[in-house]
Amino acid sequence: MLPPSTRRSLPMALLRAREVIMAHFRPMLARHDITEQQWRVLRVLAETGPLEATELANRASILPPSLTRIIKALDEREFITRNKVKDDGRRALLAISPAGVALIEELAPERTAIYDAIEKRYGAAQHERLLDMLESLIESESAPD
Amino acid sequence: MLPPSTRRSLPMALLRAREVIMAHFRPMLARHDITEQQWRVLRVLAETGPLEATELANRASILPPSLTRIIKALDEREFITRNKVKDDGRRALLAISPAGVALIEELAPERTAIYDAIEKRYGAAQHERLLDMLESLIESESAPD
DNA sequence: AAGATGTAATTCACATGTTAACTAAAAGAG
DNA sequence: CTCTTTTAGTTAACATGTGAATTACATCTT
Repeated sequence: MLPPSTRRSLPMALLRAREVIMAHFRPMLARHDITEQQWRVLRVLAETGPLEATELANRASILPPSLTRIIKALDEREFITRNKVKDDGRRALLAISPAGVALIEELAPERTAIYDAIEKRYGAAQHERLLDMLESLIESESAPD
Repeated sequence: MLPPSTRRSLPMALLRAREVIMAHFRPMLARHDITEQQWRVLRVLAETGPLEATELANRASILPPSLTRIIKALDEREFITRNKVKDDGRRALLAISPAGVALIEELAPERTAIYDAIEKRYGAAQHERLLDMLESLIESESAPD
């Protein structure tokens, strides 16, 4: 097997694909002075409810050092709250605040419209298939060995 | 259309997929004290021949400010050379050096083995289909309206 | 209870991502 | 030929990615 050229390698294709998709969302995020990762953290908390940092990091695919900084920023802007867990001084429960929920809800319509436009251009069926294939790839590669 | 949950959104799936793939390559890159992006730049130069910075940035999917820093690092380690373009004082031709070629060639076998293992787990046909679908997505979304 | 081990989170150091501003050089308009 | 505009590349400022070291706390062991 020849090594793939940079024109057809999986990591490059995944990177570029993510770039063209995120390009549609960046103007919206910039208007609200929030980063892509901060937005991801808020959405996970809004969907899932209060979480501890480790679980939040996993669900948002953010590394612990980054999450520490993001949590600090979101806390200072009062988009989230932190409550220490009783019986374990290390952990804290992170929850989205009403202001955070308001932000998510304010962005929701535009977010939906952007996804709809993508589905329209790419095809809803294709979109579903691509998600399935990506999940399958993640599954096949994240299992040990 | 409901907005996708974080568990099934295209940007998250692309991010996670890229993570699980790159996890296989990071130990190799770390052993040779080279970053993922530096490696990408070297591969593009090795495959394509000398390029100017803008073209190189496009092909490697790296933004100009990052490329400036990466080029500086690769130049200091003498993995690449820079030659000013005659008749245009702004541009410079960037080329991989013999040491750079040697590095790429040293990594090639392991790189191939890693890709083979991925194809074996995920399926070669699936792999090809996924690449096709990603290219199609990139095409459909990068065209201006 | 004291020490060893393990775990959650943070901090550190450095590289890259991202946007905006800036510099230098080239190309175009008058 | 001078002024304006465009283009290539860099610099600046701040946020995140990444791996290693560190801190604070829990748990285990004896």
